[in-house]
Amino acid sequence: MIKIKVNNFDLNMTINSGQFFRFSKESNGSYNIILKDRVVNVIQDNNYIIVESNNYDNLENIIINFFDLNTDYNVFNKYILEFDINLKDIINFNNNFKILNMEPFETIISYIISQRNSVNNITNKVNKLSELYGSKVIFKDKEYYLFPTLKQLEKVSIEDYKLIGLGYRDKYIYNIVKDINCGKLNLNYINNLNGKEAIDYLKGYSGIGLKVASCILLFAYRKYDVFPIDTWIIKGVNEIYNINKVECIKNYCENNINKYSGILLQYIFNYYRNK
DNA sequence: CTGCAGGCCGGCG
DNA sequence: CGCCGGCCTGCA
Repeated sequence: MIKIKVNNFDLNMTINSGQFFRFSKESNGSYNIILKDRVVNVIQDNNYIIVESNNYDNLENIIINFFDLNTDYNVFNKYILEFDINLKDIINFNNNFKILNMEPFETIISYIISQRNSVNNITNKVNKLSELYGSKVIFKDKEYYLFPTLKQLEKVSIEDYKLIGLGYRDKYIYNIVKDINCGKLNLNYINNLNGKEAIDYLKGYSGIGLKVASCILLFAYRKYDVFPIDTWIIKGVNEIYNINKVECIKNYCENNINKYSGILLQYIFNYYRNK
């Protein structure tokens, strides 16, 4: 096992914030988390997290990157408070929260599945997809399945997806896998785009709308100026600013909170979802 | 049995 | 452009 010192980090809150679907909680309070190429078990002990894995190669860096532990969130918090001091309670509530750094391909497929779906159902479908097409990993005598790679999904047909019960989303996933494979959709290219450009780029693909594109960019590309707007956000922003239309929230964020609007909206999401 | 869940597409005005 | 009906599936 390895031990990593952490500051302003709450494992429990961060992993349960609804960004990520591939984890389970153990009876001792630790989490089994399925990352791109390995399974890890993480438990927090005050200012430390203790990590075990089936693969210790570069593990510390992978964990630091996944939990975004090297990013100074005080910069964001200060910026947001300068914008509006009334957000103090929400900032304090989220003081130990991080935005995860997820795998782009997994995030794209998972969030396409997420549309008009419940969290439980999303988790089940993503797990089933992984069991059918992902690589098996043994960790502490238990079997886990990694999220499938692009190559592993290459030959999967729409009919195959139907067996998982993905509903009308099956054709979206089929086409996106095909587009990435043939180079029409370039996942690395997104790094060169700013938030707005990246949203337009992703929205060009069937099955990715504003909400899904925003989640992909915030959770897998660190584009902090994009902001997923869902029912919790609408409720929260309505209570704070008395704005209740998606388009108005979008304009407000773009014109006011600007470069860290994604962070603030995620804070608002947590605050109202946990209240 | 209905209603709905962390939206998106496509057709229409 | 904005608006709105329809949509797969699982579960309460």
